[in-house]
Amino acid sequence: MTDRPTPPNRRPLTLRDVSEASGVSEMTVSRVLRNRGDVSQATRERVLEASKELGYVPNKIAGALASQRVNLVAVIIPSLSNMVFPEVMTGINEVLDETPLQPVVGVTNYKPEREEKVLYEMLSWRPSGVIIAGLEHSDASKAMLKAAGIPVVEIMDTDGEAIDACVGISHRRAGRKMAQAILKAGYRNIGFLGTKMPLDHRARKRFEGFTEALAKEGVEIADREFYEGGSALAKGREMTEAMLKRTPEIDFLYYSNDMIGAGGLLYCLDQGIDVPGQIGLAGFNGVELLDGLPRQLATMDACRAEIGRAAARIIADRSAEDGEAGGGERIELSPKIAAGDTLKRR
Amino acid sequence: MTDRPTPPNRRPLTLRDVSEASGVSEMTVSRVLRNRGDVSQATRERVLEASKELGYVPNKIAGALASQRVNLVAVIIPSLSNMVFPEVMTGINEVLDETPLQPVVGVTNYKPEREEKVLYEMLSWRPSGVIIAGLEHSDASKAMLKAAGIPVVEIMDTDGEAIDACVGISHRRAGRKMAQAILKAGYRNIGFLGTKMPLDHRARKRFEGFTEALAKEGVEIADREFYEGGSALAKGREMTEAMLKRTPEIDFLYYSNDMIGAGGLLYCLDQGIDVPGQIGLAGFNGVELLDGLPRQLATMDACRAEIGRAAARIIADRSAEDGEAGGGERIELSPKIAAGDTLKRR
DNA sequence: TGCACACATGTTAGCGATAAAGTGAAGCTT
DNA sequence: AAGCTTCACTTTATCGCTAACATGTGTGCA
Repeated sequence: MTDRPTPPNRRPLTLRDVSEASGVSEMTVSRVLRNRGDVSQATRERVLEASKELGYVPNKIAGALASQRVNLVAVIIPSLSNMVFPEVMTGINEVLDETPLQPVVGVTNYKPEREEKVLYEMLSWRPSGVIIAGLEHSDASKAMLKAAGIPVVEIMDTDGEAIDACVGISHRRAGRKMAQAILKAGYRNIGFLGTKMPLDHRARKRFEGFTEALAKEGVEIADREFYEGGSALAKGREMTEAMLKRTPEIDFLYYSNDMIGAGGLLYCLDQGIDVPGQIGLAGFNGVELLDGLPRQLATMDACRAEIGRAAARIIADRSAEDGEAGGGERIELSPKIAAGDTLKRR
Repeated sequence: MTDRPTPPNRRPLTLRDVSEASGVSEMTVSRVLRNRGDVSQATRERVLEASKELGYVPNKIAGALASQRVNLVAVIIPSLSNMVFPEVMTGINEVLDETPLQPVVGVTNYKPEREEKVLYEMLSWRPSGVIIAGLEHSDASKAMLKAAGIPVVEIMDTDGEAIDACVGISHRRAGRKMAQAILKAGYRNIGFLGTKMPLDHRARKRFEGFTEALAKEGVEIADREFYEGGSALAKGREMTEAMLKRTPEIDFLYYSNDMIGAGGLLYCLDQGIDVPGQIGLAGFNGVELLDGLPRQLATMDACRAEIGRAAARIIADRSAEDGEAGGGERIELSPKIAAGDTLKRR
């Protein structure tokens, strides 16, 4: 009786402890704990009880090594703070909750070198799949993803070459669509406001699609402004003020995200500007926040939760399928414009 | 030459592959890759090159099992979508980035049974430490945490018994402080608006502290309203409208978070209510969003990033310290009121 | 009675890394 | 020149678990 089995026990518990406590082999304990193979009801109960009594928590590290199976899905996203990725995560969770898989999140802050590091770190845990935002990655990252030999789903964006599967929307098309809607409403002097971040490829693509569609109608961006850091809402205000002062003939403001769009809207309302009569406004994303604004900002839903769900489903299906399969799935969702109250020329 | 070493290789790479490719033992490769022990410059380079060439990614599962060391820190939080936890994460990352430790996030959605499951799952990976939100946990969760034999830091809240270390603010005191400030400003007909969630213990404690401090001055809450789900901004509007209609004599509204507070503020401004003359407003948290509002909402900073930093530092210190040590640290930060523009009786 | 056959359990051999101990050659010391 | 170190590796024995196979044991059927 060197040490009692219950609390003062310091050495971490192993299967052996449970097996000794319940008088069966380690293998049987393992079987019980994983609900696998034939075990009689009697021993099952005995083992379960012993296990609970001791407070045993299986060591997945050993389990994963032995079984060559890791029920983790690496999810690599640029940021948690802008509302869009938490919603993707919700979608992912929704689907994975019904599988043995578990998401593990890594955040890159839009920096390729961090992405590389995070990816390396995650792959070293040999996950069952990777869900990663964007189609743009460093060569090293791409090489790792290809070499990993596991399902890879690139999300959010479909404008480009995917490594394996891909789920998202075409941001270029989204930009075009918005441009068309704005032109159709009769606006002609259009300003663009967005993030400075050269590494936010999706914002860039939206901008490209936007200007392209305008150009097709012979319209050119009247002014543009980019910001970096700080409160997006406040920046939206400031930028809007600056732009309207600099280019008073502006009659429409297209924001690269809803948050700065909301700031702009608040500014316009403060100034007594007639929205959407004098100036129209539109953002991008369809964030929940907009519901509480004094006026509904025009925006475009990016299908975030659905992207998460679809991506998770691909991983789940592929890692369940016994007879291998899948690969190269490509799902392009179509975002819809919500015109709200700020995109209606009288 | 059954299979070429480069891309068409399907079997996952191991140390052995690298060791064969570079002509040294697996052990030496391991040393090189971990920068440990004596290795000559020449072999080091040879190994590194072979490793890169093959695209080898070490298997941490095997490494962790062999070394009994896992450089993961489990971070368990209720939600990602309310702005507060992402900021805590930022603080945690800031500190852990300079250590070999890596955070792994689990989300509980404020449900104790999910907390239990997530915790079990994470502990089964034998992390080096746990950072977990709140002091209220199921008995089973507490038992697991105690039995794990690793540093545990409970964050956000200091009103209660901690299992091990604890970093946060006293929400009860925060509620009291706000009540005192409101009374001092001369308001007497105070309404409270918050979440329905009975499991948000911190909101509850704030409420308790708040009413307690009011009671001490003989003041009672004039009205209260709770919500659930939906856009917080929109809910703030609706609830404010409802309350002001129901209890017109209200002269102050205390919101349990800034988001609904912002909704209330927008509503009041829409209605042409004199803020803070006729009605004063205050929220809680100090979210960045507030900077862009037409008027600065009074609030109280919850020290979120600092909490994250302090918690991470405790874990980092303890898992670095060679001669063991630490345990039971307790850090109570003091939130400060930011009066903004909505808590000034003329 | 004997044999196949499902059930309930036990045994053996790794999984891919690392800790710890071992080895041989060169360099110093006195 | 024997003895002690140091250096630069290699060898061996796990880590805690699971896959795969081996072993009993009672049943049903011919």
